[in-house]
Amino acid sequence: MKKTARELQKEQTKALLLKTAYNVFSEKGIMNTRVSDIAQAAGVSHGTIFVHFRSQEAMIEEVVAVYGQKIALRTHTLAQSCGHLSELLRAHLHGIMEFEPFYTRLVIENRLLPTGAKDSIIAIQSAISFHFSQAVQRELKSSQSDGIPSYLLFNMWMGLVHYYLANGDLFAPEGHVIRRYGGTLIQSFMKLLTAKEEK
Amino acid sequence: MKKTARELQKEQTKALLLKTAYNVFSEKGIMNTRVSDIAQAAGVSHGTIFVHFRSQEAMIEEVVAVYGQKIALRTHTLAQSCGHLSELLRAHLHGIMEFEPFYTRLVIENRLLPTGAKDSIIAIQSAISFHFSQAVQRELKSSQSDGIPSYLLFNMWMGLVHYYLANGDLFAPEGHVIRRYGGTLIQSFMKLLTAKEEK
Amino acid sequence: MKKTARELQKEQTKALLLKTAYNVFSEKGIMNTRVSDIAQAAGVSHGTIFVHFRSQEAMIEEVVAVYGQKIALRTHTLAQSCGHLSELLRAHLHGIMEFEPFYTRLVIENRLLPTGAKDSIIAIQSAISFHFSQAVQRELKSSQSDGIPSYLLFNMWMGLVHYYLANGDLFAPEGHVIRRYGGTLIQSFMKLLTAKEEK
Amino acid sequence: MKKTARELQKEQTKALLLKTAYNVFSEKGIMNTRVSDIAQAAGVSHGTIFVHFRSQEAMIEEVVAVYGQKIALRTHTLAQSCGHLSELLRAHLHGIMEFEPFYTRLVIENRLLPTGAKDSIIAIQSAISFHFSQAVQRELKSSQSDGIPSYLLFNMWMGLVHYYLANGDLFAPEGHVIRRYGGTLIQSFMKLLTAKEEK
DNA sequence: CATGAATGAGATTTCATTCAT
DNA sequence: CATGAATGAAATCTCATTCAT
Repeated sequence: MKKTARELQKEQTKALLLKTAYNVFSEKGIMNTRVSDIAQAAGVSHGTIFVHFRSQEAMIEEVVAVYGQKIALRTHTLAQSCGHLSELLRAHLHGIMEFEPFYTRLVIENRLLPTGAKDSIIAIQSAISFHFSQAVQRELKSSQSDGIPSYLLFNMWMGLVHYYLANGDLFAPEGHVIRRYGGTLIQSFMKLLTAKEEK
Repeated sequence: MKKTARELQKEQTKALLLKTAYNVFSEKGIMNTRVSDIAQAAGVSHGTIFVHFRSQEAMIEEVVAVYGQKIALRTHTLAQSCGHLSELLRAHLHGIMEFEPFYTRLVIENRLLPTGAKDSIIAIQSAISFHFSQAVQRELKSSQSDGIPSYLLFNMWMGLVHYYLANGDLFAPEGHVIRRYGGTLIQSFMKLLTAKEEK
Repeated sequence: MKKTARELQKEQTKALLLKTAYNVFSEKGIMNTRVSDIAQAAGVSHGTIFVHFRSQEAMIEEVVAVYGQKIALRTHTLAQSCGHLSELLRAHLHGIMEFEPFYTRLVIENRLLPTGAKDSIIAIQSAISFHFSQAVQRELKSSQSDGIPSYLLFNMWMGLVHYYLANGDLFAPEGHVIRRYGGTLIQSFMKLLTAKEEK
Repeated sequence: MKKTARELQKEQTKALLLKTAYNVFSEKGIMNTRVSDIAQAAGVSHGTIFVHFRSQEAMIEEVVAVYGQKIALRTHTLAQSCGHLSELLRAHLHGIMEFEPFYTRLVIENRLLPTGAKDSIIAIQSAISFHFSQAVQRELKSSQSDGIPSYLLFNMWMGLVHYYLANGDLFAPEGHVIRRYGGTLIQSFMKLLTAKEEK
C-alpha cells in the first residue's frame, strides 16, 4: 500500500517531467535544451531527472516517443472520418497544428536526435501515410495507370509541409506556419492532383 | 615576389582547411565537428585553425559561404543551358549530386547553423529559383491562369528534394539519394505538372 | 531540517573555497592564481569552483569583498577605542598585520583587479580614514590654521604604509614588514606631526 | 662594411622597438601588452621582436632598463642644480612628469614585473635618494638629533608621490596627477618638515 | 635581418552524470 | 523518491615562441 503511494508520486512526477520537457523542447529546441532547463521549468531538482530517466538521451527518446504517439494517434483519429483526400490533408495539418512547435522541432532536428527517436518520427508519418494512400487510391484510381505511385505523392506532400515548417523562420516569423499557409498548401496540392483527373 | 611565396603558402593552408572542413562536415555533420577534428584531418595543429579563422563560428560561416557559392554557381551554370523544365530539374539534381553529402548537411542542420550561414543557403536556393520560375512561365503559360503560382511549385520541388535528402538514411542508407531517386523525382514531378497542360 | 544539513555543507564548502582562495591569493598573488590552483589547494574538483562562483572574476570580487570587509571591520573595531592618534595608527597597523600577506597583494595588484574589487579596497581605506580625520582634528586643532588638510596627512600615512608593504620584498624579505617597521613608522610620523604643535 | 649597414639597420629597428614598447606600455600597461601589440604599433612583423629580444621577459626588462636609466639620469641632472630641498622635490616631480604614464606603470605593476626589472626601478629611486639625503642633512641639521632618519623622510616622500600615482584613476582620471597635485604635495611635505625647525 | 605561418601549452567555462543524505 | 553538491571530461580560444623562407 505504501508502495502505491510512492508509485503514484513517481508517476505524477514523471508525467510532469514529460510534459515540461515537451514544452521546453517546443520552445528552445530539443538538442539545445539542457537537463537543468527542464528541471527548473518543472520546479524539481536537477537530479530528479535521472531518477526517472537513465540518461538525457533516454529522456529525449521517451519524450519523443510519448508525444510522437500522441501526435500519431490524434492524426489517426482525425483522419478516420475523412472521406475526401482534401479533407484528409486538412485533418493532417490540423493534427500537426495542435503540436506545431514541437513537431517543427522534430522536423528541424530530425537527424540529430538520438537513434531511438527516429522510430517515433517514422511512426507519426505512418499514421498519415496509411490514410493518404487509401484516399489516393480511392480518389485517383484512373491515375494509377499512367501514374505516380501513391507513396511518391505522399512524399511530395510531406516534403511540402516539412519544407514550410523547416523554413518557418522565413515564411512565418511569428511561428504559425500552418495557420498561415495550410489552406494554400492543400489547395495547390489538390489542384495538381486533380488536374490529372480532369483531362 | 618573395611575398607571393608566403602568401601562397598561407592561401594553400587556408584552402586546405576549407577543403578539409568541407570533407569533415560532409561526413560528421557541421555542428558535431570540433575544431580539433578539422585540424587533425588537415594534419595541422589546433591553433592553426585560429590563425585563419577568427572563431569556430566564423570558420563555419566561411566554409558554408565558399562551398555554398560553389554550389550556387555550379547550379547556375548547369541551369543556363536548359531549355525544358525537366532538363532544368535534372541540372539542379546534377548540381546537388556533386556536393550531395555536404548539401545534405546544410539541409539537415539548416536552422541550427550560425546566422551568417543562412544567407549562403538562401543564395543557393535563389540560384535555382530564378531559372525555375522562368522555365515554368515559359512552359506552363496556360496554367498560370487557373494556376498554382510558380513559387509554390518551386517550394514543392524543393520540399520533395529536401525530404529525400533529409531522410536519406532511410531512403538510401548507402548515401546516394539523388543518384537512386533523382530520375523518379523528376519524372513524377513533371508528370504532375504536365497533366494540367494536357487537359 | 534536512535542508539545513545540505545548506550547511554548501556553506562549508563555499567558506572553504573563500578561505583557500584567500590563502592562495596571499601567497601567489591574486591575478597569478589559476582557478585550478584554488581547487587543488582546497582539495575539491575543478568544476566545484563554478558551482559556487559564476566566474573567476566573480570569485575574486567576492573574496576581496569578504576579506576586505573583515579587514575594514577589524580596523574599525580596533580604532574605536583609540584616544590618541598614535594609538590609532598602532591600531591601524595592527589591523593590517592580521591580514598582511593578503592586504599586501591588494596594495600591489590594486589597479589590475576586476572593477568590483576596487570598491572593497576603497571601503577598507574609508574605515581608517574616518577615525584618522577625527583624531587629527581633535589633536592638532591649532595646526589646522596654518595647516595641512587632514586628508593630506592621511594620504601621507597611507602612502608611507603602502610604500613599505609594496616594497616588502626589499624591506623585509621574510614577509613581516609591519612587525619589523611598524613602530618606526608610527614614531616617525607622529614626530613630524607633533613638531608642529611644539613650536 | 656591409656588416655595418646591417648593424645600423639592426640598431635602428631595436631603437624603434624600444621606443614603441615604451609608448605602448605607457598606454596599456606593461604586463597587459602582448608582443604583437608592440610589433603592430612599430609597424614590424611579429617575429622581429624575437630577433632583438631573447623573450618577452627580456624585452620588458630591457625597456625598463633603458627608460629607467633615462629617468634616473634626467632626475639626477635636474637635481644637481638644486640648492633647497623644496627645489629638489620640484625637480623630482618634474623629472617624473616627463615620463609620468610610464613611471606610473612601473609603480602600479612593480612587483609583477620580471625580476630583472626591479633593479632598474631601484636605480631610479637611488638617483633621487642620494640628492634627497644630502639636502635633508644640509637643511635640517638640527633635526637629526631628535630626529627622523633621512631615509625615512625619503620613504615618506616617495610613498606620498607613489600613492598619488597609483591611485591616479581616483585622484586625476584625466591622467595628470603630478601636474594637478604636485604643488600641494611639495608644499605640505615641506611644511611638515620645516615645522620642526621653527620650534 | 625581417617575416609571419605554424605550433601547442595552457586557461576558463559548461554540463551530463553520480551519489550521499 | 527527491535532492543538489560535487565531479571531470570536453571544447574553445589565446598568445609566446620557433623556424623556414
